[in-house]
Amino acid sequence: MNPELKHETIVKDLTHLIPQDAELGRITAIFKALGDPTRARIIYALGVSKLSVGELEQGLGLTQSNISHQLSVLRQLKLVIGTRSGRNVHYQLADKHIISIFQQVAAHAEEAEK
Amino acid sequence: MNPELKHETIVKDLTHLIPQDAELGRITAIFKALGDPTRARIIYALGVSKLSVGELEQGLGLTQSNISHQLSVLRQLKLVIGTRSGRNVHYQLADKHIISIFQQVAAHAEEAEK
DNA sequence: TAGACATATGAATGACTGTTCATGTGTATT
DNA sequence: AATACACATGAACAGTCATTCATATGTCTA
Repeated sequence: MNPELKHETIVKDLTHLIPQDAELGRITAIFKALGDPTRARIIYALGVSKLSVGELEQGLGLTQSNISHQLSVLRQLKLVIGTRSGRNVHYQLADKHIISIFQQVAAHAEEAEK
Repeated sequence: MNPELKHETIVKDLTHLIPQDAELGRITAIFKALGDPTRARIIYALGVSKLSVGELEQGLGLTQSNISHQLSVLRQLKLVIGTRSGRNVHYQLADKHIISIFQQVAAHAEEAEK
């Protein structure tokens, strides 16, 4: 089989070889959510411990409204889960996976920094 | 040791338990870059094969200018590497790691979709 | 039930970003 | 050397988004 021809075929069929709009949209939405420093800090914080909104507010030095808004984004993407306990809502990461994603990206960032 | 007290300590020291601005900025910049559908498609395409700008243009159905701009972003973050060969510049992923990051995020997206 | 506390939501706005159009730079061909 | 080809870059515009301010919802206590 001719490798030149094969490569040409790849180029022509590229759109069929990569995720379609729907799936791509879900994936990029997650990346976009993690691409904001405020939301990333919330994720890191929840990676350390389950925390209430008030604790995040105090611990990260952000306004309550801001934190609630960002938590809303993270909730919709099912990156975090909030469970109410009395007046408080305790948030936790939806999945341990999330931390390892950050670790991989952090590793790449370190590598790229050299 | 009192767990209540320990948790309180965590909240107080939260900023020391998570990445500082500089590192956080590098990490979120990568997430942000991958959070755009156009750039994500380019990454996926380069995950299939090393490709020139013209091939990306043809294969993905985007304008040359747009692709060059997005490649510029990905280059600065060292996510892709371009090597000139005559008039063409062939791009490839800087690191196989990148694909596995996408796989993990895709896995989470699938999981969250149920 | 009234008031306080904890969190969520809506609207508004200033800043940022993706895309396009125009042009510039580098390389091969004739 | 002149032209054509491949890619990069700059400016500008439209759309998006993070944050703030104001207000609403839910829950406990007195």
